[in-house]
Amino acid sequence: MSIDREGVRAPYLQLADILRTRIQTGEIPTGRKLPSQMELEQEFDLSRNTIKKALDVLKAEDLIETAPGRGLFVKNSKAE
Amino acid sequence: MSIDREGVRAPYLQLADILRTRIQTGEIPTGRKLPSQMELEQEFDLSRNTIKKALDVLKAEDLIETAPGRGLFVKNSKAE
DNA sequence: ATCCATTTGTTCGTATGTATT
DNA sequence: GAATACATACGAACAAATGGA
Repeated sequence: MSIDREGVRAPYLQLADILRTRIQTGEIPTGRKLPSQMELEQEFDLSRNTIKKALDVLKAEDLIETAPGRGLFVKNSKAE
Repeated sequence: MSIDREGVRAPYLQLADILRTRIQTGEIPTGRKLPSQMELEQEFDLSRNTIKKALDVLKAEDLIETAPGRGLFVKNSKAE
């Protein structure tokens, strides 16, 4: 899965979609760590700001939480 | 019991939790010595700085006291 | 008293990772 | 993208207290 820079949907929303899918399908289970922001930068070739914007979306959806100095963690892999 | 390095909770807090439980359950009674910092390093595979940080937490909770050159001691095994 | 081993206390440097501006 | 701040962890070094031989 990659980002379509020419698409209508903003890249940060595309990234949020991709990560949301990984979480909701259980590909990354609750409590597990997500790739670091730097790894996401490389994987999707997006700037840090864009990564952060996507993560903010997932945080607002209560799907992930961030732990300063530790990483990104899946909060709810399924709706409950 | 061991430390989950991938967990959301920082290792030093996990260690504090583990030791707090051992104390509060009476597994290590009041006045008894805890394993030395070096032994804790080996048991949990953490650096001494991290061990120390966990001990600082328990000291702040008045659960243990440290004696330079002697070791770590349980102050209150139960709430009183 | 001297020496040595053990243990805690403290500090510095380095690395990683997130948050903020 | 860049710079700065903060949180966490590791490693290393040295000091100081203690206790045994």
